[in-house]
Amino acid sequence: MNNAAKPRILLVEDDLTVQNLVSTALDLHGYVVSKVCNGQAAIMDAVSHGPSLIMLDLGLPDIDGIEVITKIRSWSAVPIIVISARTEDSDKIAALDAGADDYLTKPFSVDELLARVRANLRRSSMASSESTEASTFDNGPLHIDYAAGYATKDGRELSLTPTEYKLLVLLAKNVDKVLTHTFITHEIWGTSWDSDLASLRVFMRTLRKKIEADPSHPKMIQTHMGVGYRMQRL
Amino acid sequence: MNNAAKPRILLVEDDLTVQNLVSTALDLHGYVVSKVCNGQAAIMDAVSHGPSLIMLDLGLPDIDGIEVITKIRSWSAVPIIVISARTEDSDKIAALDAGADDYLTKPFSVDELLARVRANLRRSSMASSESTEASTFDNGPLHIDYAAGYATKDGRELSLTPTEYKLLVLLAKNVDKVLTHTFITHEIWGTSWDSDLASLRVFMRTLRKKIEADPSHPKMIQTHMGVGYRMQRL
DNA sequence: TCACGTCCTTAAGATGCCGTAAAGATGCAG
DNA sequence: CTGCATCTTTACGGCATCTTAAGGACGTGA
Repeated sequence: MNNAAKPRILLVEDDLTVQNLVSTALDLHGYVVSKVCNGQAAIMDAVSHGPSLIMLDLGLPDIDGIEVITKIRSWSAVPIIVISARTEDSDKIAALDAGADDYLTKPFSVDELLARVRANLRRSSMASSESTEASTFDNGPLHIDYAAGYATKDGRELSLTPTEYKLLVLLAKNVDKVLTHTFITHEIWGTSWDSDLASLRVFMRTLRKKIEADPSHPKMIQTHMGVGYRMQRL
Repeated sequence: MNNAAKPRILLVEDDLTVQNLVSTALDLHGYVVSKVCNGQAAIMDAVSHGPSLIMLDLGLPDIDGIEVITKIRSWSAVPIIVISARTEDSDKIAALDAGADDYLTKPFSVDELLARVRANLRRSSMASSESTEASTFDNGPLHIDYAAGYATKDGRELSLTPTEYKLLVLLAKNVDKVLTHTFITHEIWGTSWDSDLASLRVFMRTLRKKIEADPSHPKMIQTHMGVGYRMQRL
């Protein structure tokens, strides 16, 4: 929508200290910030202003944060970064599965926050401009030709098994986004049960061996402990 | 067709909320929009108005969406973008195999929709302006003369059976693209069922014997396990 | 330090797909 | 009707892929 000059960011946070801290930081870096304190106001603002990105605290006084995500996702693909004071993995995972793009756990550094905002804005602008015709994908030495149905690294064709290719495409189509284990297994196997996680790890291993420069220290596919994986733009 | 000033878009959608949302967005961006709610009306409109692009919801009250695609494709090459609430691969594949050009899953962002519309209109205008396809094809020692209807290897004519020739042409017209088993069998036999895959393998064998330097280690036609085949540019 | 959970890595067994040959079916020309 | 070319079907060995299991590395909290 309004990708013009300054991106508008909707900040949903009931803790006023954090709200001021974050909004100041965003403001200083040239973003326009709307601040709201609860879920209802968040949804209202998202509808009326169509922000370029949403930062959402899960612990809201009125509605459960997950529900806010679900509502917004039903009509919009705007990037949502979740902030959570809770350290339990289950919250993050639920949020990501509901459609969140990224998450931050309190306390977090302002630098990290800004980096994630940049990454998510970049990804969403990519997605809306290339979108379809992006029948190809590039990231560092990696190149995927979706239409042709294969991938290359440094120009040489990779011999990927069907599952490896599916997995790679899934990660590529969600660059810079954390994908949960269950999301990935659902996408690849349809119905997933626990033991697919073991398989997923093995496929991760073989895929990394084929696309990473140093498979023991992966840069392209990063693992998020207890949560899932994420392809990083190089 | 009428590629003049404003492209005409036919919107087939029974959910009035979505219909209004989409048609408003398209209208704002300078497209002329026809709205219909069912498959019968869609086909009628496509016949009488000859739209530049069709947006088709798969879940229609009267006819199955796939059937609408097949009907329209029988006489027109107009770009068709499918909209569906279903996320399963099988639906996408069925729609695309039937002749759809692109696929959107609900919920989708308006920006993405517009991007896809632009991309497909551009592509179709490209296709209609180029129009003149090359009447010959060369790849390494292989040479095909489409107009004359025969192929040569190292200058000597190959004696190919009708089916072998069809198969070769199909692969040649999609060089560097992976063609799925079902796509190939559809193209060659029209309607395909399971056992055609066995035949396909046999034809692959005989074709390779005739065009490959070393049929046991094929270079020109590569197999993608569990997916299909692909002709590689040498 | 120890126990615990998560992830990585490897290897072996099970499964399913592919290539291949050969026999049967079909269609057509003489 | 017979012979030939083409296509289809079947069967099986070999191999790519997937799954499963087990051991080790690493970090975290008691």
